Amino acid sequence: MKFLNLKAISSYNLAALVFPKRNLSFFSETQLSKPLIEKSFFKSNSKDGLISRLCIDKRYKEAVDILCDQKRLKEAVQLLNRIERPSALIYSTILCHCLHERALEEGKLVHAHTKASGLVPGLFISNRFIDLYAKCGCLGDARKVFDEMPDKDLCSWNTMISGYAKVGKLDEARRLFDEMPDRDHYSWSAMISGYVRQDWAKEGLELYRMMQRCEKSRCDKFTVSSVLAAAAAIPSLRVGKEIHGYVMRTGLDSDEVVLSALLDMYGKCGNIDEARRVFDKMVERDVVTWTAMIDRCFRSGRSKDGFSLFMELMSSGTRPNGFTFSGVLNACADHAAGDLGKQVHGYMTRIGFDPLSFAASALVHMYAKCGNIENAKRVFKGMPKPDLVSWTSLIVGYAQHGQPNEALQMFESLHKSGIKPDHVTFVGVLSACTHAGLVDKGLEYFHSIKTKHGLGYTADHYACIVDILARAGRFKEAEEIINGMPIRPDKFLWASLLGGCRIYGNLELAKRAAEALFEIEPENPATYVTLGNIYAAAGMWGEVAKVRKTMDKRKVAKKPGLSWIEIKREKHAFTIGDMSHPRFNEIDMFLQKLSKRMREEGYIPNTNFVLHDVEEEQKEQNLAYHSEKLAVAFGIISTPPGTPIKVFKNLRTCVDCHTAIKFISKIVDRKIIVRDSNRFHCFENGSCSCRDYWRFNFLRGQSTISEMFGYLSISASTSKFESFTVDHVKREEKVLFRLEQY
DNA sequence: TTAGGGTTAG
Repeated sequence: MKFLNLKAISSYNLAALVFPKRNLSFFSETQLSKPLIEKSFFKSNSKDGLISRLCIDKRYKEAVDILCDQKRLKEAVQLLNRIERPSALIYSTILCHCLHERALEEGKLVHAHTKASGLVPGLFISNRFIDLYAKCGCLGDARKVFDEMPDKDLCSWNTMISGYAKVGKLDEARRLFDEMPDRDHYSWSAMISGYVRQDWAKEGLELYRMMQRCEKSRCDKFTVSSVLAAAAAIPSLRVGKEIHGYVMRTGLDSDEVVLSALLDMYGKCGNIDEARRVFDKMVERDVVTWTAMIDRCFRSGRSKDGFSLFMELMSSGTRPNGFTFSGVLNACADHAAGDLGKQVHGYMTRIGFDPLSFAASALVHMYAKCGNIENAKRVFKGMPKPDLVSWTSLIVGYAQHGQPNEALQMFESLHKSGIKPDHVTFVGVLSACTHAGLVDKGLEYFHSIKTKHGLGYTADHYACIVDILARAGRFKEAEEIINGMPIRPDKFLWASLLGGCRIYGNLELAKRAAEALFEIEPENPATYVTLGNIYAAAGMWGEVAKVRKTMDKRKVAKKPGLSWIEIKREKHAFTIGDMSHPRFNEIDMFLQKLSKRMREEGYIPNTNFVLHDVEEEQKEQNLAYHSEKLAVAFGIISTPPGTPIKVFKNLRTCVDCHTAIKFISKIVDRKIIVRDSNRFHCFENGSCSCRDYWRFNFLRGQSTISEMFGYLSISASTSKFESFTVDHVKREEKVLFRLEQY
C-alpha cells in the first residue's frame, strides 16, 4: 500500500477525500486556502469543518471518532489510507462501529488495510475481526482469522464458538469447545445457549451437568438464563426449581433477564402462579418480561389475565414490540376478538411496526381467523415480502372461509414466488381440497408432498387425506392409508374417519374409530356424542343408552355449546335454551314468528341429531333454542335492517341450525356469518358459502371441544359480562372490549 | 478493555 505523505496533499484533496460526496468543484485549486476551506465547512456543517481541521493537525483519532459517531464509516475507512501508521486504537474504533452497524463491507476494507500495511494485528483486533465476520454470517472468514492467529486467548475461542453456535453449527462449535485448552463460564454459556436455541435442550442441560462437575467454572447470570431456557424447553420443573434455588442463593435474582427467564420457565412448565409471583416481585420490568408473562397467560388458558396485563402494559409506558403484538393478536384470533385485534393493528400502525416482522404475519392470521379475510389480504398485500407464515395463514383463511379456489390459487402464487411450502402449508392446501370436496386433487397434492416437495408426511397430513376420503365415502382407500402409516394415527384422523362414518352410516368402521378415540382421549365428550348420534340416526336407541351409560360411568359430560354476538362492542353470549338474557322475551317472540315463516318456506326441523330419545315435539323445542339461533335472532332484532350479522360459536354448528339459518338469511334478507370451531359459514339468500360442508364432518370440530373450553374458560351457566375500559397510550382513543365472565 | 443470556406466528 502506497502511503501518501500528508504534506504532499493539498488542502483541496484532503477535503475531497474526507468528504467524497460533497461537490467541491466550485473551488478552484489555486483559490483554495486552509482558512477558506475551514470557513466554508464551518458554514455548511460545523462538525465537517472540525474534522477537516483535525486532519490537518494530524489528530486523526478524533476525526475518526466524529465520523464513526455520525455513522460515516466509509469515510472513516478512507481516512485510514491517508494515515501513515494508523494506531491499533484507530483500527479498533472503526471496527467497533463496523460491528455495531454490522458493516461487513467496511470491516473487510479495514481488514485489507491491516494486511496491506503489514501490520500484525494483536489479539484484540483479531478477535474483533472474528466477531465481525461471524456476526455478518461469514463464518469461513472468521475461522480463517482464528486459524491464522499465532496466539489465541479465551476470547478468541469463545467468539468463534459463539459464532458457530448462533447459526446452529453446533458440531463445529462443540469441536472447538472440546479442543480449547481452557474454558471460562462464557464458553459454557455460549455452548449451552447454542444448544437451547436449536431445540437441543437436553444436550444443553447435559453440558450444564458437565460444567457442574468442573470445579473451576461457576454459573453466572448468562449461564443461568440459558439453563433456565433449557429447563423451560424440555420442560423440566425439577431442573427449573433447582436453578431457582441457585439464583436465590447467589443473588442473581437482581438481574432482570434472569428473572424473565425464571418467569418464562415457570410459565412453560405449567406453573403459571409461580410465574406470576416472580413477575409481581420484579421491580423493573422491560418489554420482554411483560411479553413473556402475557404470553404465558394466553397459553395456559388464562386469557382474561393475558388481556388485562396487555392493557396494563399499554398504560405502563413500556412500549410493546413485535413479540408482544404477535402474542396478543394470536389470542385475539383464538377468541375471535376481531375488534380488539383491529385496535391493536391501529396502535401498531401508529407507532410504526415492521411489515417484515412476524407481528405482520400475526395480523394476517388474526384477520383471517376473525372472519375478515379482506383485511387479511390487505395486510398481506402491504407486506413487501410476505413470509411463509403469512402465505400459509391466508391459504388456511381462504380454506376456512369456503373459498378453496382462492386458497389453491394462493398456493400456486406461493410456488411462483419461490418460497418453499412446508408441512403446515400443505395442511392448508389439503383442507382447502376438503372444503371444496376436491378428492382427486387432494390426493394429488397429498402425493406431491413427498414426491415433488421432498417433505415427510405429518400426522396432520394423514388426518386431512383421511378426512377427504371419508367424506367422499371412499373408506377402502382411507383404510389403506391408515394401515400403511409409519406413524400412529392421531385423534384428528380417527375423528375425521368417525365423521365420515356418520355421513354414510358406516357402523363397523365407526366403532373402530370410536374405540381408538376412547383410548386416546376417553375424556372427550365429542366421540360419545357422535357415536351416539350415529346410533340414534339408525334408530338403535339401545346402543344410544349404552353410550350414555359409558359417559356417565366415565364421568364425561357433554360440554354445552355457546354462541356469542357483539352488538355495539358488547358481547352477548347464549347457551341452549338460555332465558337469562334481559331481552329474552323479544328474542323468543321473534323466533316464534320466524319459525312460522320458515315452515311456510319449507323448513323441516332435523331432529336426527338430538341425542336423547325424547318425543318428537320436545326435540323440536330443544332445537328452536339452540345457542346459535338465539344469537342470530338477537342480532337481527338489535340491528337495523340489512346489517350483516356475525355470530361465533365455540363448537361446530349444529346440522339443524345450519339449515335454519339458511332460511333465516333469505327471510330477513341479511348476510349472516357464523364462525364455528372449525370454519366460517357465510349465509346469504338461502345458501351457505360452505356448500353444506358441515354435513360431511360433524366431529372434527367437536373433537376440539375440550381444548376450546380450556382456552375460553367460559362458564356456560352465565351470560353476564365484565367490561374493561382501557386507556391507550394515546388517550383520546379509548379501547373498550368485553369478555365473558369466567 | 474485545465475546454472551430471557419473550417469536401459520
